[in-house]
Amino acid sequence: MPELPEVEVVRFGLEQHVVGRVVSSVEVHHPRAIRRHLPGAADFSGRLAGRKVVAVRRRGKYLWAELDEGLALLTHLGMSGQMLVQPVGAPDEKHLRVRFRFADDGAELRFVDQRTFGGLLVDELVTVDGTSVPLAIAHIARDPMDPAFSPREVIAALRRKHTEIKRALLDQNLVSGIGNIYADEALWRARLHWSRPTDRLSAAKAGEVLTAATDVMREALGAGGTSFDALYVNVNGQSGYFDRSLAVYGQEGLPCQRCGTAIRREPFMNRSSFFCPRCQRRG
DNA sequence: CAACCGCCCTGGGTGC
DNA sequence: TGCACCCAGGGCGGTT
Repeated sequence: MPELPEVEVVRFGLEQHVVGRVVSSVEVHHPRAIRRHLPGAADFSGRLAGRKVVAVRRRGKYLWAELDEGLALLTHLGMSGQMLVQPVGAPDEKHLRVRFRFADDGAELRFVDQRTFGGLLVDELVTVDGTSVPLAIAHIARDPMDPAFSPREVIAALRRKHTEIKRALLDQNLVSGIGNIYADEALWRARLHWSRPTDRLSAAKAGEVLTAATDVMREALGAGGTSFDALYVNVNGQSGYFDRSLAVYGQEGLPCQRCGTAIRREPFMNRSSFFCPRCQRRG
């Protein structure tokens, strides 16, 4: 499951491999992969043919190739999406969804996605708060790695909400890039139970949990970046970081690293929240 | 309008 | 060995 650090690794890889190249043709192998591109597959392919990749950018878990003529190829990897740079003629992957060929006849780009939660669309670029972003994600907030991210503003907005802290951390309109795993890890570091009301958090405590989320992502980025292969732009969450460094996520029944109490799991929004019942008391 | 719920989808894992 | 079932996840549309 690609989180922000893995998406950043993919962004970096794509930057190395596709910037400056011109798309020649695009094959859509599964319509669901472009379901957010409403005009359909023919339009999707037609708009991309002949376009030059100018840059590769990221916000939260969204990734996009900035193209000439004010367009962008926007991607969300979902749970299992991968962007692979493959030699022409390499056997098709079982879950190949979209293939991009380039005018230079060099390595092709493939979107591979087992569970089809991910998807692609061609979109126009708009300027929001001084930054160029695809229209479809104009509402997505800056992530904590963004140089223009403002902790002060996010803390204030978070404390104005009337909801549980974990819901707020997962709200991509407030701060982007934090998923279920990092939310649990950040809450453990800040010693907050997931159901703590946001309107009863001090500014200091809200800042603490935001900083914790940022730290976890930075650490994962440092660990995950090293497994990057020069040829394959790969993302499968196998950075090794998750095996060694998760304090609570998926650790039900194991001792808390701080106090030894068994980590507990509770249902949350049709998924799970992991926490230490001693370090993270309910409000 | 803010908050919240259910659904989308697939395959790996588990228990009978 | 096979089958039914559960679970993972972010975003979005609909409802309260």
